[in-house]
Amino acid sequence: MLTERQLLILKVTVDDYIQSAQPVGSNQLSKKSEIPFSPATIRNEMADLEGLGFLEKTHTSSGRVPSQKGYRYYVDHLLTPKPLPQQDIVQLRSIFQDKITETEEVIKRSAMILSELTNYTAILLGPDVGKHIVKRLSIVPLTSDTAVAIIVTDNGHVENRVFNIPEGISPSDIEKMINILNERLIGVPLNDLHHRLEQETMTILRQHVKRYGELFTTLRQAAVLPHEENVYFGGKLNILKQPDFHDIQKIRNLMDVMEGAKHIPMILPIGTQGLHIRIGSENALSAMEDCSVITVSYNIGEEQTGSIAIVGPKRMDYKRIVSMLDLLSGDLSKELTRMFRAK
Amino acid sequence: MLTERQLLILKVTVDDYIQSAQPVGSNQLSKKSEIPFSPATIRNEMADLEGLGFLEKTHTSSGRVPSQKGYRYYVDHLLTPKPLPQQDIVQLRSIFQDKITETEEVIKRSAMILSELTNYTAILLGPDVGKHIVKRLSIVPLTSDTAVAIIVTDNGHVENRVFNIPEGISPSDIEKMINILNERLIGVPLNDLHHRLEQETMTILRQHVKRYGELFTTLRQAAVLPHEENVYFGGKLNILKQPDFHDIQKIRNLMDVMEGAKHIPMILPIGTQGLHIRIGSENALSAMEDCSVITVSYNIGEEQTGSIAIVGPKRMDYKRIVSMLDLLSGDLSKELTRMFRAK
DNA sequence: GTTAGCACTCTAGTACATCGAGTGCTAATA
DNA sequence: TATTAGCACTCGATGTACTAGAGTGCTAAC
Repeated sequence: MLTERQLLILKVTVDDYIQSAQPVGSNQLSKKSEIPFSPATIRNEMADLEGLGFLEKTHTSSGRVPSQKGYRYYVDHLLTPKPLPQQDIVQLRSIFQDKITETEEVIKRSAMILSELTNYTAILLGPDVGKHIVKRLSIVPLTSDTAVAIIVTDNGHVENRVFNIPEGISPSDIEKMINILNERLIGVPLNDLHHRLEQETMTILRQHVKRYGELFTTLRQAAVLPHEENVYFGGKLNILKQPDFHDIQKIRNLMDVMEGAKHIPMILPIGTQGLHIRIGSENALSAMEDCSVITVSYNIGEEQTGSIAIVGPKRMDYKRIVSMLDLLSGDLSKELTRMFRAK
Repeated sequence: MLTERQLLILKVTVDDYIQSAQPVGSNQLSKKSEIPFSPATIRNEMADLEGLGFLEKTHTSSGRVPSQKGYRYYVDHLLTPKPLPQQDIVQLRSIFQDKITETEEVIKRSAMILSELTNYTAILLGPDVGKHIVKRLSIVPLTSDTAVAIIVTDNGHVENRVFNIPEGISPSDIEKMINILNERLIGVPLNDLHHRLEQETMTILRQHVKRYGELFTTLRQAAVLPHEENVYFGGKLNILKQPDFHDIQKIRNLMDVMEGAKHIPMILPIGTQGLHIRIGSENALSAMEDCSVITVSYNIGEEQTGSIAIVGPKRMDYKRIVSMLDLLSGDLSKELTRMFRAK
């Protein structure tokens, strides 16, 4: 078990390193007002902390740097969330200042402002599109053989897809079909759309529409929604601002990960509640072993949830980010639920 | 005027430097089969070329590197477009392999494949959205006081905006309004929409719809289209792959430029026809002084035009890129015109 | 238990020698 | 006269040596 003094020294060391990005030496520490001990004492304690795996040296005679375990301990036991400066609160609240009416807009904006405020990268995951329910289906013919299918959902999101009209289908067939679909499918969540489309409308369509088969197939394709669409980034380039990343190769790996949508689920696990911090190699992706990721979830109404993630160097300002995410996730939940309730 | 031999040496020097990214020396050149002269002769010629401003040295006893003027001359007079390898052609044509029905999809895909093929950054500017004509307007109520306005255009593009319904407007008012708008505004290009909205529908609306004023204002706001939306990037991160960019600060400036939509018009001047190459400081933006940009326009039908740009280091493989852009702009024009004609 | 003192270690910076690729110039050659 | 071989020279890159400084571990004194 660590002594009080060791805790103090660990905390101050991590704080200092987070702030300066330089290895922390005993002399330096002894100058701080919180630390009333002599450099020698500090050296002894630091040596112990190193032995226990909380600190490391970059070379034999250098100052100390927190190890992954050190950060972990700091985050778990030493993090005293400090109140955000008024300035930050104002900025964060400015996300909601204009009356924005679209969920998507609010989320985009959050990503932007969060990244500007933190100088790290913000990733926001919108609520599961599949839970939104259909408000209206329509098909607008464009040419003799193409049309665009449009699905409007309850949150104002509009999905659209152009498709080819199979030969021999008349405009009146399409008319009939869209009427039937609207009758049957309004109120259905997007997730169930596919299923319900087959179950409920197939037989009815067969009775009313000639050559329903082909038309149905095309439409079914159009109804397959892209499921990655609700990821929003802010400050992808902020990594370049961090002095911790000087190696172009590492930057490239990291950027590759962020660029490729397929990695998102590994950065930002879906469905976890509350605030989580993953440090260095605790992250699933090896490209992120020099990063820390703080995630927090937010809610819309009672069911739908989204997540916010901040990606920065391990030497991240945990205190500040945690406070910010706490505030924002609360605000976001409140605001979006309000927008959602109105329906 | 340059002698034949000087032309040859300039060309081979630029070619070699483009390929190797290393300053080119006289010995190295003399080993090439195209160059039957001794190193000493080459040195003399290179000294002349340097005097004329086509080549430069990085330091007194280094090999030579093309100057901006050198690249310019090379591009203007020495560029022998070599036929693309079959491989590249196949890849480029694969853009059109699946029957894609949306202009936007094709353009996005072009950006992606072009960047993969070149290892540079591709920027594609879609045809002016303003020229598309309205196919259908609709308003879908979401809640008691919000609705989403939808505009479908002839190319299958769907614009949508959520707006607040002013108090005291009844659903039947909206119904009436949307009918009037559809009657009057179908076939109008988006560019004229704003204008026509005021000119033609205002008086009629006034007669039929109570409190048309507020509703009209809201709708007008919704009809203002975002005009930057049709810029697509491919391979933004490819800059990181170029050995020419080792300075993180420069990379940051460059990325900032690309991130900020406001700079796009300066990278990619709208409305110019044909192929253009801008080298180094010929670019408008100082962040791009180490880059070359090759742009080419393409057409849809007779009027609408878009542009393609490739951004790479000055030491760009001009030959190859020019051939690729030539091919692609042709294909894109043909294919999109075909899609457009069908209407 | 704490700390002053000291020998020790390692990095970063500077100075200096060496190597090699490249140059410019001159004189010899075709 | 145009070309080229030869040579002295330049300069970056590399490697070695030395120094200053910040930091450490350990011991002995407080």
